[in-house]
Amino acid sequence: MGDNVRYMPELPEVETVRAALETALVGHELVRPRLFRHDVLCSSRHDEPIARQLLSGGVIRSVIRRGKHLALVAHDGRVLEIHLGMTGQVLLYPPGGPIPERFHGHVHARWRVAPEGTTMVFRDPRRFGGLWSFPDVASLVSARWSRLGVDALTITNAEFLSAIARTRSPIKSALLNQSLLAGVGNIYADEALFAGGVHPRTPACRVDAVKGAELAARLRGLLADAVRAGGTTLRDYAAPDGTPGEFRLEHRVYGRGGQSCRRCGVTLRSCQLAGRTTVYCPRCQPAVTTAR
DNA sequence: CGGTACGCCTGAAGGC
DNA sequence: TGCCTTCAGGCGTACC
Repeated sequence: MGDNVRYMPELPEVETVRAALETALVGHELVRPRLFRHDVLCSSRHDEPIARQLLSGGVIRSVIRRGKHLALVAHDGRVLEIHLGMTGQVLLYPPGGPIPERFHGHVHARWRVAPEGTTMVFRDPRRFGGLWSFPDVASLVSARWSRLGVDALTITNAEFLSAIARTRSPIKSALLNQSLLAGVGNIYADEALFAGGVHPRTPACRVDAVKGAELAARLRGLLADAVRAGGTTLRDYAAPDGTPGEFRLEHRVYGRGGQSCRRCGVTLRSCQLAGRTTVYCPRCQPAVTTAR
């Protein structure tokens, strides 16, 4: 079957993971952490025992997110940041439950959740993700999150407009720039630009207030829709016995270069921008003309 | 300084 | 049918 989950954690997936971890972990204790690949723990706290860095004995107070960054906060202040990169997963298995075979490989860290004995696993085949340990939230923010812009899911029109006004780079590059706004990856960048009718190469600062507000609204809408539908990947470990029940939001442009536009029928164009494959509709997203 | 290019890494997919 | 190449991309760093 072709139901192998093409896992691509963008903001909606990370938010879905955050919500699931919040439900499973808040008020519960992480015990018996094990690290199978040491280079996955990226923090430079060589003075701290690895078990402590992995929140051993910590009762989870909250699970927070900014953009695509996730963090577990323990009652004693310790923080474990998780970044999923592009193939990272945090999986939860009920005690005694079988682990689906396709999740066996590339497990880099594992915890037990007390008292019920749920197993939590961090796996990441391509290892673009990682774990970072901090003594408190302030350290996390100063070391890692202070460089992130406003979260894209809740960014206001005004915040969005001021973010894109700060750069003359192509609007697509601006959307992908995590320090301007946090959480947008290649998929939602292309989808939002299509929805907003904005050509990806438009200089960001030249997107006017009306178009910019429209783009911001479309982006928030797409992300929110995906969060609502986000059970997608979670469903896999909620029902490990099979039933992939994969629900994928239909992409308008992403991965559809050379195919016809779902809105106007014209052939979608594909190009490289900011090192990323970029797909857009030349008719629905007209290039800005410098004329006049 | 602000932009773009590249490398890290592995699995899927396509060509011959 | 099988091997080999290419591609995917978040993000740090290197470079212009």
